Amino acid sequence: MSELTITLPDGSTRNLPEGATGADLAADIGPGLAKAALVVTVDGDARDLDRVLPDGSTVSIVTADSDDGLHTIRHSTAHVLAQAVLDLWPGATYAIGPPIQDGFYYDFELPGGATFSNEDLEAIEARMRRVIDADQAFERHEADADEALELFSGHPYKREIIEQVTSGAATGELVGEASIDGSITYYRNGEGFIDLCLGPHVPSTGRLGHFALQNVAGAYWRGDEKQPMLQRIYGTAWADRKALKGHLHRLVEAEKRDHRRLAAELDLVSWPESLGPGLAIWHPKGALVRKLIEDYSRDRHEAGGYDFVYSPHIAKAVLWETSGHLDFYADGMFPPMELDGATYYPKPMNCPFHVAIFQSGQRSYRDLPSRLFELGTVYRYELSGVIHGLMRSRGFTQDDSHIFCTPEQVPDELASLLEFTLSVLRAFGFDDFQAKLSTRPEGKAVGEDALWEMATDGLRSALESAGLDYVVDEGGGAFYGPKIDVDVTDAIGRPWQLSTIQLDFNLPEQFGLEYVGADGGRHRPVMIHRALMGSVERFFGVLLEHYAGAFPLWLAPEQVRVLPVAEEHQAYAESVVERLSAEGFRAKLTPADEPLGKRVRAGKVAKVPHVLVVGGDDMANGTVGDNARGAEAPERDLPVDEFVARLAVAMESKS
RNA sequence: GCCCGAGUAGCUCAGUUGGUCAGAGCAGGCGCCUUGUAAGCGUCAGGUCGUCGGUUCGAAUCCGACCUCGGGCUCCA
Repeated sequence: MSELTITLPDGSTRNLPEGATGADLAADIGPGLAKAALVVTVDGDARDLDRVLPDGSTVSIVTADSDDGLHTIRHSTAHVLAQAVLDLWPGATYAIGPPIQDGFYYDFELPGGATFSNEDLEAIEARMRRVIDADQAFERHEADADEALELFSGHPYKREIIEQVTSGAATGELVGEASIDGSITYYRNGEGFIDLCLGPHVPSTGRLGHFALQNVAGAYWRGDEKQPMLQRIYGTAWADRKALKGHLHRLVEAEKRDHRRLAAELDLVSWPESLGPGLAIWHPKGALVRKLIEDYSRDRHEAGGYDFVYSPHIAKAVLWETSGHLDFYADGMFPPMELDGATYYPKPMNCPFHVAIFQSGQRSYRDLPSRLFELGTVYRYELSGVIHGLMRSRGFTQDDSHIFCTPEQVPDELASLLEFTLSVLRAFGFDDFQAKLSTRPEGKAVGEDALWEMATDGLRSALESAGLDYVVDEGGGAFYGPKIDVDVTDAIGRPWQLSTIQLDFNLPEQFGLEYVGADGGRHRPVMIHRALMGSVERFFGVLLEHYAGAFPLWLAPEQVRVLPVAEEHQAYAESVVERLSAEGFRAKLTPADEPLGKRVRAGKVAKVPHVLVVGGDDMANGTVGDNARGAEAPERDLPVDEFVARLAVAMESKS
């Protein structure tokens, strides 16, 4: 009997009888692995465990410990979801159901345009559990296009996928739905459930079970708003009960950090209905934190060679015609208003104003680079369904700058700009960055090829010299120039896109910008749009969630709260507050007309960094008792001088 | 904008099948208590039950429209 030679990921080899499968290989390695195996990768391609291994291949056993394994569990769970829905709703049809971050979804269309309710989710979940308990095997089958169209005759979305795939026209998420090597693959399990699918799947439904259905949503077929709206069910699935519980717990924790909740609890910001959707008002404490953020931003920009400018909130249509906004951005703008026979628009961006400032006089190469900076409030007509607290609103303030420079200055300018960006973000407690470089799009783009190349190289070398991880989005740039976007990762691992650095070869053309070069001739400057926080409001929201409302000392609206133990300690407490205020700290006193425990609790709930308790001992010795936020127990008998010195250190380090 | 869901006091929520269902806790005001570390006691005040319309003898409760919010989709040159 001939043998197969299989190479394992560690480089060792194993011999197995011809016809051996991935499951056989796992069993040959050990019973534990055989039990844990979900799929295998053969020369890097994921396959079902029961498929025969080719001789000479490199095979790796995939278990739930790996991303591939979890991906498979989620994908297979999505199949079971579809099976349950098709069982429960005769006449329902299904579209696609891929694994996603932490889970999966599946899109359906119910007969008569019916929709799912939350109660339905419970019934579906129960049905899914029955399928899982039945431990049905996932069987892989192949068919040619005609057979496949016949098999899925009652399912138009599946047929559309088959037609797309067999014609080679499949794109994006459809590619993963079926084989494109000339045949269609599908999976069968249970009595008659089949689903078009490239696979692989776990061996049987019994390997699943640690899942939860989460919510129902509408989703356009193929993500196109002109296509029918399907009913999407989202779920999460994990390798074991503990991982599922952990995930559900993280969701609860993330909800506790929700900036809208914290904004209300900490009395920072609110959104009264009377203002309109996407429009916030800033209460004193929120405004104080915002001011500290803005002050820091201004200080850094001042030190960084920026010139401060201001511009109005509205301007005549002609400005937006010249800039091109009315051509390509009109849908995102607030509607115009007529005044004295002219048409005015609220500004969706600051750039045309900064261009106008550049144009206000003749510029020489000696004036460049010119870095104009403004905390500019813009108004955008965001669709009602996308508005989300401070994260996506209709009025927000960009920490916006437009840098006008010569083409030759671009590389150096970009390098220092990226350093500057990261340095500012680090000051706010972010140290995990991920960047994206977007290059020239296919088709129409403005600007010379050489300019694109130089600018893109400049962005790339800036990323590399900053030592930043980045991905390249080929062709992802705007028509007017390449860009870098910088994401930060927050305290619970979520990415937020904050900074953007964009080259613009278009606006200088549109406005006919010029500077006089050393040669006495007129030249066109290059423009760089950049924002570090992006939107101050959104940045505040991200910080609020990042810190879970517990702002570091330098940003805390109330830094110290002083509590006299009893009324007789009031005067001493006042003297401590006065001392702290004189040192430049934000300190307040809560008098002894409530029990101490209640006042301590109130201070902790308000997330004040230091709650000081002062009583008779302290009065005699010039000390305080410090309840530092996050500390297990109070620190008694701390001399005021020592406390002040510690605060100063923490302020300096922004910790 | 589209799909689904939700709106009861400043906040968190309870209100059975339409009929003492306008309630609780916290927060707030006042009084008592004078407190050494995460909720002292009492008392008062508050709401057009998102808005408008409809069904009904009677609507927080049922129906419709709208508004706002939430989860998604689309969008974010």
